[in-house]
Amino acid sequence: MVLNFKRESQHINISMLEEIEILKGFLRESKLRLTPQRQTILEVFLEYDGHAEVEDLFLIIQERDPTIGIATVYRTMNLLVECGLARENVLSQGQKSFEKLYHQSHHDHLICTQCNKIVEFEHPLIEKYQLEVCRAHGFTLRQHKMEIYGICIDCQK
Amino acid sequence: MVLNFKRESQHINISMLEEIEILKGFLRESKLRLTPQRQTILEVFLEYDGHAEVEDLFLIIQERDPTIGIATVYRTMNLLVECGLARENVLSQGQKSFEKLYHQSHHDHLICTQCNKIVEFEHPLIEKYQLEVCRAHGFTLRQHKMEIYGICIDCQK
DNA sequence: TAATTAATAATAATGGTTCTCAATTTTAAA
DNA sequence: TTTAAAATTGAGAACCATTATTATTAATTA
Repeated sequence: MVLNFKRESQHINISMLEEIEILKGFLRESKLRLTPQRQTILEVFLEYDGHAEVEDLFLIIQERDPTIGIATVYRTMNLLVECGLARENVLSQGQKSFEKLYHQSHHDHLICTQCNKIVEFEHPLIEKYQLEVCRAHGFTLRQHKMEIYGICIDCQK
Repeated sequence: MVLNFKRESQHINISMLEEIEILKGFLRESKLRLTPQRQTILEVFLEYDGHAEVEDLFLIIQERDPTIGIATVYRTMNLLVECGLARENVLSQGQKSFEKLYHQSHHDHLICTQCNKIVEFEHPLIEKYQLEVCRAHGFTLRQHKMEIYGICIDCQK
C-alpha cells in the first residue's frame, strides 16, 4: 500500500497512516470526501485508549477544533463503522461505545458489574467452537460478541 | 415449594405457578406488593414466545386489561429482571428486549444480520472455557452473553 | 467561470425510557 | 373499626442519546 500522505496534522503518527488510507479508500468508493473534520475525528478515535463514547471523543475533539459539531462526530463514527475501522457496542444505558477494529487483535470482554471495568481476553478454543456452531446451523459467520459479566478481583476485596 | 395460589386468572397455567411464587417472594422481601397489574404483565411475558419488546407485550396486555399503562409495564419488567425471571438485552437500535430466564435452558444466540432471525444454541465446551477465562483473570462469573452474527441459511439462497 | 455535489454547524425532531404527581389502593397501627 | 402511612397506579411531562433538517459553505467538475 502506498502511503503518500501530507503530514499536515501534528497528531498523525506512522501507525495511523494505514487507517487513514482505509477511510480514504472507502470514501472514494462512496464518492465522499475526506474532510479535515473527518480526519480529526478519526485521529482522536485512534488515539483514544479503550471503549470510547461519542461524548468522550467530542470533548477531546473540541479542544483540537472547537468548530466541529457533535452531529459530525456521530456521522463520522458511523462512517468508521461502515468502513470496518470501528465497532459499535450498545451499552445498557442506551448509548453506544466504539472500539477500534483494524490492527487490533480480536478479543472478547470480561465486564465487572460493580466497577464497570472491561478486561479484554482471547481464547482460541472458544473461537473454534463458535465456528462449529455456525456450521451446524448453516450460518455464515460474520462477527461475534462475547461478554462475560462478573465481579473483578479488586471488587471482591 | 408450596404453591397454594388462588387461580383467579384464566391465563395462569401450572407451569407459571413457580414463577409467580418467585416474584411474590421477591416482592415480599422488598416490601412490595403483587398487584393484579404486575401479575397480568408477568403472565403475558411468560406466555410470550421468544424475545419480547415492551411494545409487543403492551399490545397483548392492553387486550387483557386496557387500563394498564405502559409505564407500569416498564416498571414491572424491571422488577422481573431484578428478581431473576427475565433478562434484558439491548438491541442495536437502542431499545431493550426481554427474554425469560427461569426454567429456560441456558443458551446463546446466533443472529442473522439480514433478517434479524435469532437462533438459540448451547455448547458445553464454550461454557467450560468461559469458566477457565474467569478463573485466569480472578473474576467471579455471574452471567454471560454470546452473540454470533452471520447470514442464516435462508438468507444465503 | 458557473453549475453541481457534498459537507458542515446549528438546531429541531425523534422515540424509547424514566420521572413526576395527584389519585387510589393496600397495609399496619391505634 | 378508624386512621395514618406506605406503595402503586395511569397519564403525561421530561429526559437524553441519536438522527434528521436546513441554510450555508466548501470542494469538485464541466
